[in-house]
Amino acid sequence: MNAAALPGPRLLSRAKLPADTVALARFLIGKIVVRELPEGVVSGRIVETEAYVVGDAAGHAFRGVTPRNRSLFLERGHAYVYLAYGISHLLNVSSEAAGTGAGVLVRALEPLDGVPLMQSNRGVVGLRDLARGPGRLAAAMRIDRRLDGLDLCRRGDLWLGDDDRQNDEIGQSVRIGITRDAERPLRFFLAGSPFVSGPRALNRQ
DNA sequence: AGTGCGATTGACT
DNA sequence: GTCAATCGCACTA
Repeated sequence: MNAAALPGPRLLSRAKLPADTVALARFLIGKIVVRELPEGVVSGRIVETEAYVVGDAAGHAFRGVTPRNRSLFLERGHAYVYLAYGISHLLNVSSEAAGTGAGVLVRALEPLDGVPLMQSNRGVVGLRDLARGPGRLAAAMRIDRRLDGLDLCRRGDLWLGDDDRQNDEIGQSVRIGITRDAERPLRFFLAGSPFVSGPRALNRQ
């Protein structure tokens, strides 16, 4: 009831993050995204991710470093935020070693703390749709390019947390909304979670 | 300097 | 199910 009285999530240390992009995408399921806003803290449990691996034609790092994608080349655990379709911001977690361009797209959250604040960020929306989809997630948490390059392994405006909750089964499917390398099963999701985006056919086991 | 295009969403038939 | 919105940026020249 009183969220402020409960112990918040622990900061996820960089040492715990798998260096491998696919392993990181799997690992991040069940972890927590914490957003600190002037009005309060907003957080949610990650229920859906996609890996954009080294040499991936669908990945933004495919053609090397550019002003937009440079955060993908930071050491694992940094934010890569970009604007898609001129409409939606998308949050990624950089992966691999510094200098290697790869990352994990965070596609959906199960809202935890600050639900009213998320609703005010998006316009009032039901709990299930608050952060179901990468653009909605960023809007709910008020994430934009100003957070690009941020270290998610330090407490601050945006960081990754863990509360040791045990994961249910993790499902796997092809990635959503891409045209190149579209057959690779690099999307991961918490099986059975109503907060996962994507067509039902992809969310079956 | 000009052009084309999305790792999406919400509105609409 | 289809489709337009909207803009930063990568690409070409």
